[in-house]
Amino acid sequence: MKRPGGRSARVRAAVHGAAVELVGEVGADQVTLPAVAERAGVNSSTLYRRWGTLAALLADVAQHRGDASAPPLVGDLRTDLENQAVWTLTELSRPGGIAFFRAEVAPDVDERREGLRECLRRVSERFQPVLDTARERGGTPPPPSLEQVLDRIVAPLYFRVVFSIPGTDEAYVRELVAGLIGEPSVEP
Amino acid sequence: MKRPGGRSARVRAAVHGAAVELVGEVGADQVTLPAVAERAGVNSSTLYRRWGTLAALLADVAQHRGDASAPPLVGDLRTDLENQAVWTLTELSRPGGIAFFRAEVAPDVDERREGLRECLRRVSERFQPVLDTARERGGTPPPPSLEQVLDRIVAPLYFRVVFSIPGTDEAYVRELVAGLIGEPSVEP
DNA sequence: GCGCTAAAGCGGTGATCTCTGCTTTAGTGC
DNA sequence: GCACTAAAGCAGAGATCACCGCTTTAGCGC
Repeated sequence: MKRPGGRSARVRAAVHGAAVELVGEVGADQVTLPAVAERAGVNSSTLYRRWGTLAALLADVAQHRGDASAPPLVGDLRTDLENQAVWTLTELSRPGGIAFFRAEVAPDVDERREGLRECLRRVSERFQPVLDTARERGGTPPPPSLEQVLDRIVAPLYFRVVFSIPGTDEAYVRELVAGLIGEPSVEP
Repeated sequence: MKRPGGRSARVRAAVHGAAVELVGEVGADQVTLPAVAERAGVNSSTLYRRWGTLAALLADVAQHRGDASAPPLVGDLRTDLENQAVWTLTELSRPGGIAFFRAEVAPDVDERREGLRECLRRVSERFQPVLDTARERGGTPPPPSLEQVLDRIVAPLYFRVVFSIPGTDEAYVRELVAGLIGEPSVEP
């Protein structure tokens, strides 16, 4: 991208916004590049040249969604796990959240691994610092591994959001965390 | 379906086979009804009349995949959980397995709930009998709830297959089961 | 066998998507 | 400011898809 300023940035923002709107309104399956272009007030040839395919566009949007909105770390393992998990759940539950997840995960066969790695990497990067911080503090017992966090917290959240299982809320997130690192100790 | 015999059944089988092949070859996103029709040696108008949309066809295929191939119950909680989980993993890992899962889960907004319910129902029906049998036998401790099985076993499997996380194999399934109902007791 | 009709085949049509050469606009460096 | 050129707009061609009236085939009941 040799000229990222002014107009390109505006077009990019308009297209991203239009894509989010349309996916939320009619579903990712019904969205087409010309439709996004019209909504964004941009010529469709621009979309074909810059992104090429709908999958690439949605993956691009997904990668820049929710940037800089993640909650800060406070230094307590339980609190941080809960916060990050709740944020993950919130992002997934946003209109089109799952659609963008799918778009990023599923695109054309050749790029597929790339989108997968990227998506998993972003998830991991949200939880790894939490575990690192806890390990440095050296509390007992030692914090779980990243793999355990993915299996016990992230995977159930994704599964439950995908299948629209009721009761998947903040309280449930706390249950998942408690199931992994133990109930909060109410010391006498 | 008032006339399920001969020709209709042949067309159905040919179309299902062609759909599986194409999804495995080029991915569910690239498949179109005319393409399936050509591969199956069937006129495309037949597909439009019988299934209407690609999503409906793939969902139909997904529903009849792996029928009657599920492993039988032996009556032991651990063994049955492991067997069903391994079978689930195997089905998901088949070529296009995830694609069909996605097709069933993701179609048009209005029908989406239906596909979701159906998919979740089939998963549940595989594990519920295992838990029921164990509960009747009244072993100690009591078997986990279906919700726990979904969270602790099924969700991680789906998550790991979707993200192509290495090491997701039969041994790992046993670890998941052990993590849920405890390690196998090696009595003295 | 024989008729009945469900279901498949066969065009054809309009709509939409995808892509491309050329023109126009507007950032960027000097 | 001014020239340069990256990037967007425009318009149109070709391909494909989604769909539909009509014809033909072949299960199914008698």
